[in-house]
Amino acid sequence: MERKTRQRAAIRAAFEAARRPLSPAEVLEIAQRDLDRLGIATVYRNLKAMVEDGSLAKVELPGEPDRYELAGLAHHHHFRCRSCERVFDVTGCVEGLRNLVPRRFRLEGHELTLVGQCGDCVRAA
Amino acid sequence: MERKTRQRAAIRAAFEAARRPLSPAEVLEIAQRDLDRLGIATVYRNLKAMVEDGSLAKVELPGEPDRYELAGLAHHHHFRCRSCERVFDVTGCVEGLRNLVPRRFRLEGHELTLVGQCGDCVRAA
DNA sequence: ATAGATGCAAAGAGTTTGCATAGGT
DNA sequence: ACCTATGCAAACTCTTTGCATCTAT
Repeated sequence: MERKTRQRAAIRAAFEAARRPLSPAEVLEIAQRDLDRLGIATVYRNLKAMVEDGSLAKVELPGEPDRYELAGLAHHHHFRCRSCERVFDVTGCVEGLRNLVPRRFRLEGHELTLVGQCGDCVRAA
Repeated sequence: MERKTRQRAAIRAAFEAARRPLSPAEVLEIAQRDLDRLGIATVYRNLKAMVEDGSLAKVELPGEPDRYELAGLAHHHHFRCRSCERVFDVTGCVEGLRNLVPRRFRLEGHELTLVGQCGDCVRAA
């Protein structure tokens, strides 16, 4: 992906406007508001290329389709609200990870998802 | 699923032999060693029924297809090998979870997935 | 004998790929 | 003008569903 295309600009703009992790379908929907001829294959190709060139990060949540967010954030995890299904970034990390790893296994990374209710939904309940 | 069929017995036996979370395709492969006429649709139907009756638990990992394991295990997490794609249970948990939660959010649960290489793949490398 | 479970194939949903062509350089 | 990136449609993968048949009770 060497050229600056309007498709790619619309995809990047979608993330800047949303400020939260987006699925490919959400990216298509948002970017099509500006570029109605945009095809889903182009979205997939650009998401893949943007992850490879480091401008996007893939957000994988248990039991959910992959989402993507703008890269450059510090190490963080995610909190998924069971009520509104929104996903939030949480900063910081936990301790004791290495103690969990079986002998001879090599730990290279980890993913943590917190689940519960976000502030808005706690207040509404 | 009220009847005792040989298909269902073979599926249950696959989990008892594997002792780790299995994907539908893995279940099919293992159970077909005993029952070669077993179809993938039957595997899916039985997995779904066994989750509903409480004999299996669904294991959802970030970016991975759903896997299943025998129910009734104590609180635990999972380790996914990047080389062979197998998933293993790890016992124990981490500390500091509550510190990550934003103010006013309510933490109800969490899912942790470790990623790396399993003992077999470390040795093979 | 009855009705639930199975096997196969087709249908869906989500993602990737082939190919002719628009469009960025 | 060149050649990359796009749009469309077909191909793929994973999962579910329809239906005739098998089989546990």
